[in-house]
Amino acid sequence: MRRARSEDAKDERRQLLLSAALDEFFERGFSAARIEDIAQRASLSKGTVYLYFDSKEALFLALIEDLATPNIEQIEQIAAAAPSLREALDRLAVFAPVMIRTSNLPRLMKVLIGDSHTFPDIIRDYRKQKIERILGALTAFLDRAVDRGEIPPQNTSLTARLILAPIVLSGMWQAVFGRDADAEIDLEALFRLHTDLLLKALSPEGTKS
Amino acid sequence: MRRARSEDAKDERRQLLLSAALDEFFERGFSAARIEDIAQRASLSKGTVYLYFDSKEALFLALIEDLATPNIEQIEQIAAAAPSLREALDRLAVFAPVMIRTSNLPRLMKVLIGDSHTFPDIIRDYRKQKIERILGALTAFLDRAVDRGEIPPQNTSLTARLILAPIVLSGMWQAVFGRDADAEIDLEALFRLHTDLLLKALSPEGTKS
Amino acid sequence: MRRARSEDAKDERRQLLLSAALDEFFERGFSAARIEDIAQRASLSKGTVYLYFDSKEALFLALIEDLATPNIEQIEQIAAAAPSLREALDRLAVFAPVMIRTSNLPRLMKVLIGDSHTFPDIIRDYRKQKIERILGALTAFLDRAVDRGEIPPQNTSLTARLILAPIVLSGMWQAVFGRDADAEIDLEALFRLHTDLLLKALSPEGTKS
Amino acid sequence: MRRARSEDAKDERRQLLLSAALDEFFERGFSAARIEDIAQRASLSKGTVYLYFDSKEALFLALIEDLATPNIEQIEQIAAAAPSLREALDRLAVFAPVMIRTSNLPRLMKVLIGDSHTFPDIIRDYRKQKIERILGALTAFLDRAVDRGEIPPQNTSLTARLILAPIVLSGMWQAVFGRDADAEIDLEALFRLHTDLLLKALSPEGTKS
DNA sequence: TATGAATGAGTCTTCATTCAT
DNA sequence: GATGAATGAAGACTCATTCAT
Repeated sequence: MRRARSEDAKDERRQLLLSAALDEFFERGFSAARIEDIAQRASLSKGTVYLYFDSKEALFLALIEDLATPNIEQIEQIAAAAPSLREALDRLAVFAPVMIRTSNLPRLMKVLIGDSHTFPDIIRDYRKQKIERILGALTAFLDRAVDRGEIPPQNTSLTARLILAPIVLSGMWQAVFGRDADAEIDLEALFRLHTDLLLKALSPEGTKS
Repeated sequence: MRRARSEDAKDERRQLLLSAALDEFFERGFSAARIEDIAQRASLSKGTVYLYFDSKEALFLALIEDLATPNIEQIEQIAAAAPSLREALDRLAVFAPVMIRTSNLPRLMKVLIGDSHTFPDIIRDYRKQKIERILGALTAFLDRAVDRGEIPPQNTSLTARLILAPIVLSGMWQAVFGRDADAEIDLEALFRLHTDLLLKALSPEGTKS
Repeated sequence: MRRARSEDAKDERRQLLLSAALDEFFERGFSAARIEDIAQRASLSKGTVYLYFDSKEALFLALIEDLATPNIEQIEQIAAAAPSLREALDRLAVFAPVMIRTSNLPRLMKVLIGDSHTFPDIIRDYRKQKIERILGALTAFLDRAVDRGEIPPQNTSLTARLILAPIVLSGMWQAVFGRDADAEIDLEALFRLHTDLLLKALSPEGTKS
Repeated sequence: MRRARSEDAKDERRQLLLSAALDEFFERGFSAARIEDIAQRASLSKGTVYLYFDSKEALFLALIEDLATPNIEQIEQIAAAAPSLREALDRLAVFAPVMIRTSNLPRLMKVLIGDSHTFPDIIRDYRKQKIERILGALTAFLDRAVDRGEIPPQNTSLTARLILAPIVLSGMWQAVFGRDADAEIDLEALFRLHTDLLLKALSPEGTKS
């Protein structure tokens, strides 16, 4: 492999390794993944991995750090920017299938769950700084919707969980069963239905019945 | 440890090992779990494990087999036996928190997800024979509710997924974050809300709006 | 290799490993010695070493501990028990060649010197608890000889060093050049001469000239 | 580091590397010393080392070669040039502390001992060409003293060893324990005493008693 | 010439599995 | 049947050496 002398080339190689690492950690879990396989997947040799990361664990942690942020911010945006609940849910229904099918988030989730007990601190941090933040953003949005009279008063924090559950679980489903063709779900239809049901359930009239 | 001569004593020891195995596989994953630790947890010696199971993998497979069936049948019962949707959802809302907090199912799920790529066949079988069966039972129940005019026609298969998503995800949450006191969820309230929202969303009147 | 089930058999095997370890550490130094070679020398397998010692370093430290004490006490005895300087030196002249040729002390010394900077604490402890003790015993003996009027007053601490120097250095010589036949020294003659010269140098008459 | 084009600049860099190599080999031994650390100590990069030396082993051998000669010749001079035994021993008593404290010889000795079995040929050569030469020079000097009637007839070859033993051993002591402040020896006093005792022991009158 | 990225052979250590006791 | 000592395959990590820049 040609040598990476410039900082840019090194950054690129670092990303290459992180990508290879996600593949291996996703497929085998932290413990069973082999550094040599990660290296090979990046067309590098074992030793080279250690030029970029101090240890297998450091590589894992860098991977979590690297992947955690971007997707999560997108989700937060939707909650922050949407003018109405209907609008927010519509955007979510459009965005979720894309994220599930094309982003690394489902695979990252699978890795985090599988190795949650090996890295308890990481997992706790991840929950607090990423998951709770998203839940919080959605809860705040629902609170505003209540204030606006768009939806009746309720435990918005739990409602937020119910809104996100099918999205997260579909991500997990994709990560775990994605390889089985017969396990495919029509995600667009699923989230359209989810949105429909939620709008009915949350609309003020719906409450009366 | 005294010898287990009778069949009963042997079965008991087998169960002891399976229980210890779940603990270790749950906490470390298949690859990182050590046979010696499993043995120790069962107050047995390393060698004894091999009197009951051919290999670490055989122990893992036996564990999945052993744990998979009971809980799932309970869920199936609810779907089969409930006279009305309201009744079914109410029962689910009562049953789910108990299952999440006291059964082994959440821990089994965590193990299955974490090692899903190490045992792809097991995972596929599990999905087909357990998960799809539950989804199928709930879908059939919903189909009957449509026929009865209790709910409007819809893609019941997707509705079934939406109904189960918060339950399954709460199980995962418990398995992954259960050790963190500050991650606790009021499951009773969550599922009561879930049931409420679903009834509103699925009621025929709700559909008109 | 047959299994060591009893405590005695395990102790024996431990000693076997320590002996093999001395051979390897002596011939290669701590860093270059290979655990597998030590195991092989003891007719055991690599993994077995780790049943008896936690790590290569633990094996090294156990070796030092194990070998340090016995020889040193013998030397101390001579200094403590001899009735006169002549007697003490005579005994030393007889004992030294035996110790140099048959004990492990020269090889231990070579190992300690070679790895002194890898284990600075061990080496400092060894000096304080073993070497300084011997020097102290000999110094005390010389002090008593001064009191008795057997030798003139002098810096007995330095005299002790001068008495021991040829013995220690001959041990080193044996450890380093022992394999070369043409490097052999007539140790008996050397120490007889050493004794003679010392007696002349230290006798009260000798002082007058 | 700027390029060394001239022969002088290259020699200087070579010396810089040899000096850095002694530091590292002294502190870690051949096997544990790292080329990169040697390079860093010389403010050069790893690759540059290989412009000056073919391999780690070649660097080690060059170091031995480079350091061995100078000190040894000085010692030889003393033996060759002194007019009387008293004079020779006096000069030795003055020279030895300086050599021990300021020259590289003690550190070289430590390195040679520590890695003696890794480079048996080097060590044998060193003994034959350096050590035996010094011993030979001192023996020859003593033989001349016998001829002159300055000292009585004796096994001068062994006497030479006894004369040098405290010097060599003090060198070793310095190399091994030099870092411990509480291990310091008053070398001047030690060698003055050594000289005194030797003169008494070797004087013709002393022999009569 | 000088650099340091890349390589892969080598070594410690772990642990599933076997089997003598 | 139960034990735990023994084994050796496997994997993380290091570092001498090479070589593209």
